[in-house]
Amino acid sequence: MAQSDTVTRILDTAEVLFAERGFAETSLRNITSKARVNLAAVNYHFGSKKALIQAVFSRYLDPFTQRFHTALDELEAQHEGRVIPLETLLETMATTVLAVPAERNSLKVFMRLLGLAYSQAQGHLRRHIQQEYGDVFTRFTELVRQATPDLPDAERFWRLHFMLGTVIFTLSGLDALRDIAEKDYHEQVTVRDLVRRLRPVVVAAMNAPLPPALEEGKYANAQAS
Amino acid sequence: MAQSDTVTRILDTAEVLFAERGFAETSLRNITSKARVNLAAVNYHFGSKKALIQAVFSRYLDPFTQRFHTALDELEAQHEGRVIPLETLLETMATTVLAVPAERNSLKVFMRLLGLAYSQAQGHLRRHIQQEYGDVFTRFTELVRQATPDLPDAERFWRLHFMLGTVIFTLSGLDALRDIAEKDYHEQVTVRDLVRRLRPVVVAAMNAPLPPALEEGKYANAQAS
Amino acid sequence: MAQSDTVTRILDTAEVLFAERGFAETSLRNITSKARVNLAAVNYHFGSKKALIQAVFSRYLDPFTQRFHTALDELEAQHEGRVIPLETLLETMATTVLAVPAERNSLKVFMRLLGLAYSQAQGHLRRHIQQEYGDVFTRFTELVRQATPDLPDAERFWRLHFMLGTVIFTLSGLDALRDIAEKDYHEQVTVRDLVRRLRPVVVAAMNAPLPPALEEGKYANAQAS
Amino acid sequence: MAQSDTVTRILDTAEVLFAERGFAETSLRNITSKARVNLAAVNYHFGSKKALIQAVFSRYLDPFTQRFHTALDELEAQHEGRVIPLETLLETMATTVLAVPAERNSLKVFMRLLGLAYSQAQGHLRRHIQQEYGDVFTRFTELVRQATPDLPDAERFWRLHFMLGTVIFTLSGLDALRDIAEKDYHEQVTVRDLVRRLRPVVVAAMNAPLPPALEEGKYANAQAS
DNA sequence: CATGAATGAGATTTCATTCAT
DNA sequence: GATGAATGAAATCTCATTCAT
Repeated sequence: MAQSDTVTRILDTAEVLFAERGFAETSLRNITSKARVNLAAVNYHFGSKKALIQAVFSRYLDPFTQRFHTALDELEAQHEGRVIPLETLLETMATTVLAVPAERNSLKVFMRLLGLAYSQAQGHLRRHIQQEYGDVFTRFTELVRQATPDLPDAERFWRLHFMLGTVIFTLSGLDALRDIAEKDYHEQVTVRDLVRRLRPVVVAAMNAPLPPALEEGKYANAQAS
Repeated sequence: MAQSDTVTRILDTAEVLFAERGFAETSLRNITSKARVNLAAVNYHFGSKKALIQAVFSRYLDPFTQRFHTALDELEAQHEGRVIPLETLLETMATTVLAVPAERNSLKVFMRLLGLAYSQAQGHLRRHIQQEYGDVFTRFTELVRQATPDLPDAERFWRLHFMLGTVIFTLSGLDALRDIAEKDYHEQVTVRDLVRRLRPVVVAAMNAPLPPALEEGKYANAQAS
Repeated sequence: MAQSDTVTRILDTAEVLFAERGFAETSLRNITSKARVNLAAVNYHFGSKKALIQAVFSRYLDPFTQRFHTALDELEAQHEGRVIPLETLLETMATTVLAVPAERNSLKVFMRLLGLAYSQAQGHLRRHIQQEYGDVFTRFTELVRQATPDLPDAERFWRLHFMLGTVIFTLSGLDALRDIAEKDYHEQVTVRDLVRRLRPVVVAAMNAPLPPALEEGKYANAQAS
Repeated sequence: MAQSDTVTRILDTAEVLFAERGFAETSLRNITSKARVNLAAVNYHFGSKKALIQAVFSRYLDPFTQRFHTALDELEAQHEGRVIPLETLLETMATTVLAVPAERNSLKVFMRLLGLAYSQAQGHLRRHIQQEYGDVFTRFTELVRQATPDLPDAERFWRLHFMLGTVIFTLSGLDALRDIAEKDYHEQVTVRDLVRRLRPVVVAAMNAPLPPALEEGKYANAQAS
């Protein structure tokens, strides 16, 4: 009880502050004082600030990974070896991402954290994530490959990352963008709203015509539709 | 000359370090020692670390803004009041973005900085950019509006940011992605390559079918195609 | 059993770490984690870090004191009131010192600890040793006095400490010196080797001619031979 | 002036506190508060605690090394290629050691520091000293070799270290020993006193008969007199 | 008998900034 | 116009010890 309480309070506070200000701008003092916990507790329970950062991510990514694997298992079972359509795959991923933090009403925090993981200079974090959670991403990528057999491998790689950028950038900067949108268009934007808007865009982007081929390494307008 | 030299050396060093590690993780000591400049020089010449950060951005954004205005002037002159096609607008923006840091071979740095501006907790920076460079973005947005008359305003707003995310995320994380791409697909990826790949994706995304309306009909302007 | 086990493991680990790094540089965490024992166990079993340090010494000094008293008893019995020669006394001490840690193959550790006791700022330790083990040293000193009747008391005092320094310094720094000796002279040096080398040196030092008296005749008992 | 003042105050305070309590037991806070200097000043001027420790040593060892080289130059000039007697060499060393801290009346501190350098776990310090000041010791050793041609090399090595132990142990523990000596023998012991007492002891030790050879004749160079 | 949790104190180090020159 | 010195604040982390169970 006592332990769980302290550890949980630290994690809850840390994820919010990290999401708000980033890792470097959030001191252990900020976290522990807001969590009303002894300053040394972070080091006692987690060992270091780096380990705390990783723990914050694991609390989201562990259940996500598990659910996503399960969801993909089900999909594969349903399709009995047939190719799973791209839209189904994207839908499944979106659903799983949304499901994880649903109970804690903290999708925004999760997305901010993901964005930070990419943009902030935390090599240890990127390594940790790649190492712990790379498998499920590889599995997903392979299914996408089967769903888009006409796309050259390199093109698919880049388009997936284009879309990753779209999603992470949008969702992690959600607050600022939402403010503007509300001011200018009088919209109350929810995350589900955004997902609804994202779906056709992502599908269209993945299915866009191929770019003109390169001409002997340089650029020509020959097109390989 | 001597002063200009010091200032330039500081800016050159700062932009590289900021791009590599972010703002908080880069200390003035890092900058001044790498630039072989006195520690107090930053505060002497720029007043504060915040002002230095803004100066780094201004060095890119001032010429960009100027060129972009000029380019849009020319476009409008050419089309004599007729609507400028979306692809022309995007092409012009891409060209201008690429032109600015061309001489310094530092597009990657520029993009990293833009990414940081969005993702890091530097309120002062976001305010500074909005205030100084909001005009040209507003002008561009208006031209895009004319080029996509069927797109609801809110939808256009979000799709522009989706694409902004794609571009910034991709170009700012260029090095890491490039490494993977080269390893997996034996491609030598150049920035121009990426732009070539981005063009059809962005166009397709902007022209994607509208999302289905929300059930409750809450938002009048979200209309099915 | 369980308790004895824990206590022994702590002592075994502590003496090694203390000898390697000194007292202040060895934390209770170091000790308990290496001994795979609960962090609180040291305070539980010994009360404090200081008490642990003293316990480490007692484990060596208690049996040493006992054996040395016994050995001196035997010597006195053999000599039936006659003076015991200096070399016999030294030999007996050396034998006893070597005997104590023999079973644990840790003479080096013992000597390092003795050296630390003198050189590190552990007032409590020096007081503890003096108080607990001063008697046997006093007894030995008195026998040495009888064996060297021509030596002024002060001179004897200093020379005994000179030799104490020789022995402790050499044996406590044994590892480093042994490395050098092996590298430069291709010798495999054992402790018994060193004792063999020490014997004639110590005897010669104790029997060295007296130093010249101070000019002012300050000290009557310091007389040239 | 200002700089020299702060740096000097730090060094003066640090050497006293280090000598009294050892390195680990002396915190930078102790030093800076006693020196009435800002806490950050140590890191500003020296970079780290380790560097401060080394600086404290250098302040003694640099002039010592210089003077000792000069003194040996003079000795060699006087003897015009002839062997310099052992006692002259020892006398010269003693004189030089005494001369260095004379002006600062801090021989005791110097000796304590030397003792600490050997006994405390400061690998960096031992490396620093060996690297910076090894040369002069090598030169001295070579002269001692010429002065004691009958001594096997290994024997000379060990005897030199025996004597080093004597000197360092005695002089570094001077305070405690002096207290006892004064109490028991009503002597006012000065450092020069001790040197006077040490001289015949060291000479006798160096000239002691060789130890008996090892039974197995393992070491050819350990030869009975 | 033993331990996991917790804590207050204090360690070293780094920071952006200021100031006298 | 520029800089070396200095500094107050705050960073992370480690420490020996205590306490409830």
